[in-house]
Amino acid sequence: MTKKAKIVPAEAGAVKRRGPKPTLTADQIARAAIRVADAEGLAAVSMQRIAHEVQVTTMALYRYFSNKAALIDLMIDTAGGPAPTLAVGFKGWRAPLKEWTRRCASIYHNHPWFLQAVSAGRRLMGPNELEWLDGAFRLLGDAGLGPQEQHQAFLLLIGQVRSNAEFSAGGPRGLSARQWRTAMRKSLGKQRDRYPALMAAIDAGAFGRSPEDALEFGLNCILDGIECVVSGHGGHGG
Amino acid sequence: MTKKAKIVPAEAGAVKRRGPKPTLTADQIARAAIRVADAEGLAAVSMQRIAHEVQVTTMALYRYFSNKAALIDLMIDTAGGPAPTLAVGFKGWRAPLKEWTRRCASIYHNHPWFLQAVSAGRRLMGPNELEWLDGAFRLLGDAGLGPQEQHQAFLLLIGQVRSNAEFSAGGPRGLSARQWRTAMRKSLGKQRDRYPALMAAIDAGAFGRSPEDALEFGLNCILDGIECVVSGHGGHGG
DNA sequence: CGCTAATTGTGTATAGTATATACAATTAGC
DNA sequence: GCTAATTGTATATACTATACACAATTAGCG
Repeated sequence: MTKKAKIVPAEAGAVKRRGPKPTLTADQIARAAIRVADAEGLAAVSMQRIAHEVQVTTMALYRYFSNKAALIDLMIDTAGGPAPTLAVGFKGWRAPLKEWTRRCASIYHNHPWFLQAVSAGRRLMGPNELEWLDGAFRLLGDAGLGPQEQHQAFLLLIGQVRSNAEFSAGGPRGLSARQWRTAMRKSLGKQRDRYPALMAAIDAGAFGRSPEDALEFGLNCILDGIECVVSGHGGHGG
Repeated sequence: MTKKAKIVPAEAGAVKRRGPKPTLTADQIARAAIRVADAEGLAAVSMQRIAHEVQVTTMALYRYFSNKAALIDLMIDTAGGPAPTLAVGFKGWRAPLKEWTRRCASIYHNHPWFLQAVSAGRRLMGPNELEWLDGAFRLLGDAGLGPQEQHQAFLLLIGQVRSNAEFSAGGPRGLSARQWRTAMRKSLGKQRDRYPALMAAIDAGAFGRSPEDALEFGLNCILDGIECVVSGHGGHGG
C-alpha cells in the first residue's frame, strides 16, 4: 500500500521535509493555468495542458492539488487577488461600496473565464475571496445595515456584478450594438411578434450601452434601495 | 462522403420525410436528461447516460442534437417552461414584478443544476427563455422605465435570482444555520481575526435566513431603487 | 410494382479527459 | 549509512464527446 503524501500549500512555514524539493509551487501552477484560461478560455485548462505548460508530467500536478477542482479554486483566489482596502466611513458609504463593486467587476472583466469558474457547482472560498467578502460586509455594516441585511445586500451586489459580466461576455461580444441587434433580429426571424417588448427594447438600442454604464445604473439602484432600508422609508412593504 | 442529415426540431409541421420514423423526440430526450440532472446533478448528464435512459445508443442522440450543448440548451428552455402571464399594470407594477421574479427563482430552486447550466459559457436563448425576457421587459416598461433601463433592471433582477440560488445551494445545503456556522468557523480555524466583519455577521446568524426571505429583501431593495429612478429622486448622482 | 434517395439507429473507432497506482530517484534525520 | 518520507514519472483505467461507415427503413417517382 502506498502512503498518500499530504498536499501542503507550500506556504510561509517552509518546514524542512524529506525527499526532493518540489520544483514548483501551487501558486506558479495556478498562474500558468490563469494565463491559459485568459488566452484560450477555461475549457483549455486541462491537467495535461497545464502540466505541459509548466514542464512536468500530468501526474506531477497531483502533488500540488488533490484534484482539478482544487486547482481551479486556487486560480479563482489568485485571479481575484487580495481585497482592496477601502476607506470606511469616509465621505459616506456609497463611494466605497461603489468602488468595491467596480473593482470586483474588473476581476470578471479581466478574466472572462472567472464567471464560469465560480459558477461551476460547489466550491470553497479561498482567503482572498473571504477578504473581499469581509470587506463588503464591513462597508455595508458601516452603511448601517445589520448582519442579515449585510449578507443580503452582498448577494445583491455580487449578483449585479455577475449579471453584468455575463451580459458583456455573452451579449455584444466584440459586436457593435447594431451588429448585435441585427444578429438578434435574424436569429428570431419572423417570430418578432412573439416578443414585442423585447423587440421594442432591442430596436431602441437597449442592449447597446457600455458594460460600465450598465453596471453603474444597477449599482445606483441597489444603493438607492439600501438607502431606503437604512432610512426606513420606501415602498418596502408593498 | 456521407451527407449530413439536417437536424430538425420535430415540431409542429410534421413534414413528410423519407427514411424510418424517429423513435424519439428532442423533447423526450431533454426531459429524460432533466430527470437525471434533477436527481443526480448536471455532471451525471452524459450522452451515454441519457442515451441509456431513453433506450437508444449514444450516437442516436446526435440525430436529435448536433452536440451536447444543444441538448443542455433544450434542457434549460424546457425546465424554464413558458413565461407566466402576469397582469400588466394591475395594482401597480411592483406586485407583478415580484411575482415574475419569484417564479423565475422557483425554476432555480426546483432544478439545482439550472444555475450551473445557464452559467456554462456561451449559449443560445430558447423561445421560452425569450418569453421570460420579454415578460420582464414588458413589466419594467409598464413601471415607467425606458428601453435601456428595462435591460439594466432586468440584469438586476436576474442577478438577484441567481445570486440567491447560488447561496441556497452552496451555503447552508441541508445544514442548519448553526451547523453551517460551525463548519465555517472550523474551516477558518484561528484565522478569525482576519475577517472580523464577516465573522461578526456569521456569529449573528446572518447566513441563517431562509432563501425566500433573502430573495424578498433584495427584491424590495431593487424595486425601491427602481422607484427612485422612476420618480426621479434618490441619491442617484452620488 | 421496383428503383432511388433520404433518414433512421447502430457499431466501431478515435482523441481527449481525470486520476489511481507503482516505482525510481532524491533528501532529512537518526 | 540506514530508514523513511517525498518527489516526479510511467503506466493503466475508466470515462468523455463525437466522427464515420453501414444496414435497415421509408417516401416519392417511374
